[in-house]
Amino acid sequence: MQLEEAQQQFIANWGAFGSHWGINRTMAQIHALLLISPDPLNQDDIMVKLNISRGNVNMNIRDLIDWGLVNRILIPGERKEFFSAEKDIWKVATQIVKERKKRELDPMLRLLDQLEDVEGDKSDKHIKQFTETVGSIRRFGLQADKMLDGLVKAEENWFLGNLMKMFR
Amino acid sequence: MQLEEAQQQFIANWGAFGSHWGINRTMAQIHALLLISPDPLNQDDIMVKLNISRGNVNMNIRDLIDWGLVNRILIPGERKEFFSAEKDIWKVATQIVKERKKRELDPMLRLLDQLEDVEGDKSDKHIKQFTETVGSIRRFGLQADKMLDGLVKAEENWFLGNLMKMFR
DNA sequence: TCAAAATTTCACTAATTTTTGAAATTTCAG
DNA sequence: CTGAAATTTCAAAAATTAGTGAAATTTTGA
Repeated sequence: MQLEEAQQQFIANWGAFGSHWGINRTMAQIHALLLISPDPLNQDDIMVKLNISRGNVNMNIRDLIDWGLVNRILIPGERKEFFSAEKDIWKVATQIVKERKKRELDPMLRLLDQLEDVEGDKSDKHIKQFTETVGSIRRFGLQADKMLDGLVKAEENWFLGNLMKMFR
Repeated sequence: MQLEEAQQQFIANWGAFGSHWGINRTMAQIHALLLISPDPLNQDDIMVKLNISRGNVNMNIRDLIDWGLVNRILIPGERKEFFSAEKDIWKVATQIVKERKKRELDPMLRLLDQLEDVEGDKSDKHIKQFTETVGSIRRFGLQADKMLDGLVKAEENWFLGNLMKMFR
C-alpha cells in the first residue's frame, strides 16, 4: 500500500473509532493526523490536509489540548503556532483514562453515593431492588476507580513505568 | 430522598452516562429502568414510565437484547412479552467489554495490521513516523485485547469467578 | 504605537442521529 | 381459520450535534 492511501485510511478509521468513544469525528481525525506527522503542524496545514474550516480546526485543537493529547509548539522565527501530538501511546491511554475518570466516573460515584439511602420500608421490593442495584454499581465503580488510579500511577511512577515499557 | 425521585435521578443520569459510551440515551434509560425493576416489564410499562413511543421502545429493547444485557421473559398466562435486565453488574460489564471488543477493537486491529507495511523508502521520515505510530498502537491494542480476554474468561471461569465475587 | 498576521468567537447552516406514529406483519386464543 | 392483540418496520419529523466563515479580538514585528 502507498503511504498516501495508508495515511488516509488511518485518519478516516481513527475518526470513526473515536466517535464510539465520545470523541467527535473531527477531533479524532486531527489527533490521527498529528500522530503520524513527524513534524508539528499549524492550523493552516490541518485545514488543508483534512479539508475543514479554520474555526473547526481551532475549536478541536483547543479541546485536544484540554484533553492533554496535543501540545502547542513555538518554533523560533515562525509567527504561527504549531501543534504536535503526544506520540507515546501508553501516555495517550493513561491521559484519556485520567480525564474520563475525572469527567464521568467520579461524578457518577458521587451521585450513586447520594442515591443509595432512600427513605421508606426496607422490605418493599422496589426499594430493595433499587438499593441493591445502586449499591452494587457503586461498589463496582469504586473498584474500577482504584484500578484506574493504579494504572495512571504506574505511568507516573518511574520503576513501574519502566516495567510497563516491556509491554509497549 | 424519596424512592420516586431517586429512581428518576438514576435513570436520567444513567442515560447521560451511557451517551458518553456510544450507547444512545434512551437505550441506557431503558436499561436503567429494568435494572431497578424487581419484576419484568412489558413494552407498555416502559412507554409509560419513560414517556417514549412504542417504536422507540421496541427498537431499543431489541438492541439491548443484541448486546446481551436484557432477556425476553415469557410469563405463563400473559399474552405480552416481558423484559428483564441482567442484574449482576460484573456480568453486565464483561458482556459490554466482550461486545465492544468484537465490534471495535478487533476490526481496528485488523486494519492496523494491513497498514503497518507501507511501500517506500524506510528512511523517509513520514514513512518512519507512520509505521512507528501504527505499530505502537497495534502493539498496545494487542495487549489490551489479551487483557480484556482475560477479564471475560475470568467471569466465565468458575474458580476465578468466585474469586472475583470478593470484589463485588 | 500601528497595522498586518494570527487566533478566537459565535450566529447561522448543514449533517447526523433519534423519535414518532401509523401501517404492515406476526401471533395466538377461541 | 378468524380477527383482535401484540410486535415490528420504516418514512417522515424533530432534536441534537457538528461545521462554516466572517467579524471581533489578540498578538507581534517593525
